Amino acid sequence: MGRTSNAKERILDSAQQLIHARSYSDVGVQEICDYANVKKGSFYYYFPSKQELTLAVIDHIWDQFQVTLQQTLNSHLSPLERIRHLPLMAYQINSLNINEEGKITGCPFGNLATEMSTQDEKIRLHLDNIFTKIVSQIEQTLKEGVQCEEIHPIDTHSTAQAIFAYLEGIILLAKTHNQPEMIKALGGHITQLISPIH
Amino acid sequence: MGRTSNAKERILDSAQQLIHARSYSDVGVQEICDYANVKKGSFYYYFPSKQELTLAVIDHIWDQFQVTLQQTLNSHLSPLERIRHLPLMAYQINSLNINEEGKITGCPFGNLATEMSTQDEKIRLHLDNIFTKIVSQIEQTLKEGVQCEEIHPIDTHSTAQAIFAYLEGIILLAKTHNQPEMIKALGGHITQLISPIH
DNA sequence: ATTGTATTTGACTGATCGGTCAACTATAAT
DNA sequence: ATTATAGTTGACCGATCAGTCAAATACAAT
Repeated sequence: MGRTSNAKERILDSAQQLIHARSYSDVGVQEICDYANVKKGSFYYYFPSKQELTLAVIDHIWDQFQVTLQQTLNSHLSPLERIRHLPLMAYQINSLNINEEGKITGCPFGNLATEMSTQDEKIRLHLDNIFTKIVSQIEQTLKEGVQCEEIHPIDTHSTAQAIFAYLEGIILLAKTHNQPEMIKALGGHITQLISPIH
Repeated sequence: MGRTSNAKERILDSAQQLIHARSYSDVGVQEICDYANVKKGSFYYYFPSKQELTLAVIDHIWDQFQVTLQQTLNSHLSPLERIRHLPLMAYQINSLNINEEGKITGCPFGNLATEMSTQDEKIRLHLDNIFTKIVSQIEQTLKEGVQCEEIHPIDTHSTAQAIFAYLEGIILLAKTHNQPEMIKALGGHITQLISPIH
C-alpha cells in the first residue's frame, strides 16, 4: 500500500504558493512540478487534471484558513470585538503573504473566484460553498451579539454577507495599492455595517 | 495620413469583451485577432505588446464607465440618494454583462486588478489610478452631502474608499454566486458606511 | 525468488503562447 | 507615372501549454 507519498503534498504546497502569488492561468503544470521537484508524469499519477488539483488546493487552503478564522471568531472577546478583529486578521495574513516581487497577494479565494467563476463551473461552485461557510460563521457571531444584546436586532444573514463582502473589497483595494496597511485603515469602518437599517 | 482604420477599434472592442468575459491570461492575442477579423501581423502593427493593448483596453473601458458614473453621481438627487444609487448602477451594468455561458462577469477593473496586480506593475499602477479617480468622485459627492448637512461630518476620504471597497466586494460575491440580484440586495447596506465613527 | 502493486521517469503529442518580419497591397500626394 | 507612406498578410520563431503513456523502478507480501 505504501504510506502516503509526500510528492502529492509537495505538489499541493507548490501549487498553493504559485497560484496564490500569481494566478491559475499564469501558472503551468510544468512549473508547479519543477517547484515541487516532481516529474510531470507523477503529477498526473496523483491528479487527473489541473482542475482537480485546483479543487484540492482550495480545500487545502480552507483547512488552514478555517483554523485562523475560528481563533478570531471564537476568542474570549465580545462578539462585536471579534468582528472588529476580522480586518486585523486579514491584515496579518496579507502582511505575511508577500511574493518575491514584494507584492501582497490578496485573498486566495477571492483571487480564484474572480478569475475562475466565469471559466470553470466546478471551481466556481467550490468557492461559492467556501464563501457560504465563511459567511455563516460570521453570522453565528452576529447572532451571539444580538442574543447578549451587544448588537441591535438586525438581519444577521445579509449583514454577515455585507461584512464578508467588505473584507474582500478592502483586500482588493490594498492589493491594487500594494499597501497592506489599507486593510487595517479601512477595516475600522466594518462595524458600521452592523446596525439596524432604519 | 489615412483616416484612422477601424481595425484598431475592432481589436480594442474584441479584447475588451473577451478579457472581461474571461481573463487576461486566458485570452490569447490570436483569439482576439480572430474575433476582430484581423491578422496577428496587423495586431502588432497597432499595439507593441499584449500589455500595451491591455492598458489601452483599460482606458477604453474607463472612458465608457466614467460617463455612467457621472450620470449617477451628478444626478438631480440628493448626495445621499446618489450614493444609494451606486449599487443599482452596478446591478444594471452586471445584468447586461452576461457572457455566453450565462455568467456575470463582474467589474472589469476589479477583475484585472485581482489578476494582474502581482504580475504586471504597469497595469497595477494604471488600475490603481482609476480606483483613485472613482474614489475621489465618490468623495466629492460625500463632501456635498456634508456641506448641505444631509450627511454628518465624516472622514470623507476613507469613507469614499470604504464605499468603493464595499461595491467591489458585493460584485465579487454576486459573481461567485452568479446572481446579479445580490448586488441590489447587499447594496442596501451601503449607506451604513456613511456615519461618524463613534 | 516471485509476484503484484505503487510510484517514478522521460520522451512524446498536438495545440497554442507572445512576438517578429519580409513581402505585399492600397492609398494619396506630387 | 513615381514616390512615399499606411496598412495587411502569412509564414515563421522558440517556448510553453495540458495531457498521455509505455517502460522502468521501488517495495511489500508471499
